[in-house]
Amino acid sequence: MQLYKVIDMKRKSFANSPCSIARTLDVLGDWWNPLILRESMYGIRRFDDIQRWLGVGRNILTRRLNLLVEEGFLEKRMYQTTPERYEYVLTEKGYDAAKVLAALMAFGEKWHFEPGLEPIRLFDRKSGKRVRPAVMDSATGQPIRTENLYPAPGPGFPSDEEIRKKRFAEYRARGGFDGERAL
Amino acid sequence: MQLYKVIDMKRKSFANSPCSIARTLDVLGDWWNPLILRESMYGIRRFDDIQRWLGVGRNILTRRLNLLVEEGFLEKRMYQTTPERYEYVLTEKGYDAAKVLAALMAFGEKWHFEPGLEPIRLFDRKSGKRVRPAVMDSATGQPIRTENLYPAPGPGFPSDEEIRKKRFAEYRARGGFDGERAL
DNA sequence: AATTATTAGTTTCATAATGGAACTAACAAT
DNA sequence: ATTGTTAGTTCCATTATGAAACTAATAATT
Repeated sequence: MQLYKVIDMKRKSFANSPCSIARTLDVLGDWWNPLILRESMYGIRRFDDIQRWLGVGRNILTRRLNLLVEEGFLEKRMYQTTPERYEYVLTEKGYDAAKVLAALMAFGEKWHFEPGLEPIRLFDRKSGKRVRPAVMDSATGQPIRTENLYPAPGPGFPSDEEIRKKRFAEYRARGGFDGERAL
Repeated sequence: MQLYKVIDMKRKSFANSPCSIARTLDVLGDWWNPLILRESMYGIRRFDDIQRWLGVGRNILTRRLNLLVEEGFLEKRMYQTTPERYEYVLTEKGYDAAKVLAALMAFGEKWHFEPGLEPIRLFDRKSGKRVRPAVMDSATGQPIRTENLYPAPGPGFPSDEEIRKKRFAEYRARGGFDGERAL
């Protein structure tokens, strides 16, 4: 499968590290793309608006918008003719990616702002109630504690990656937090 | 508050767009840092290991590790003397950031792999049960639907940003998904 | 004693990406 | 006829990246 565009030919392909995180970062692993999606999430749709709010260079913005459209995060939609004008709106995939942004926002509030002094709050359009995004285990409904997790190869893990599998097993045995825990 | 390092002087400061997402992206808004944290989450701790698994250049890795330590995501810990050798382990903040990676992983599985063919699965160290990360509303326990959210200025929103506030209000009135919805 | 291996980097240099500013195109409004 | 709006493109100086070689400190091997 072709994962990386010609434009990004220089970057590593991570073919030997098959990972949902890496594949997503292929698009979102930069400074601007997540911020452009943030603007989209906030209802900003037009080139000049995005450019002004973010302060991104217009040439850079052009490239990024094209990539985000290509990758299915945004849809380029004509909103007027004569002259033709386009705006960029989130697709279903884009709204899904915005959930990750919501998780990022929760992280940022906790670690980069004083408690209770967050700059932006999210509300539900129907109920009007405040929404507090958190990464949780959808199986149990409990908040996730990453220090208690270990990874294991899934069905899509490449069969030739035995070394990596061994690593996972080692890690599982060693314990997550500081390696002093026996198991 | 000084948000941006000298090394990143060239990048925009986003002082006029105060945002938990942007502040976090100041560190994580690149290709390598999230992947380094991913390795840390998988129990990889040493320079050469991280370098080999990721294929990142050693010079780049040095800079990134220093930044991640500076920003409190990783702790540089001596694991032997003569010669002195260090490893990099996640801090509490780093484990918290790993939750965002878990959300990213869930996104990537959904959009970049065939259903049921995810390369990596996460399990709970105690129960041994599979963990399925999702971004949920910790208030209601329901999965988040970003198309139903609108942003509003919080207590930390700068008072001189009236234009942006107006934008939020407009967006709230306009409706989220496609702008055709009245309210 | 001399050579090779391990670990954690640093240095150098060609190539690619970024930011800033100016410029273009197609129309609308005054 | 001039100015304004929107969505870009072009040019160029500065910065970051990737690849490979090199360094340093020590351990292990021949």
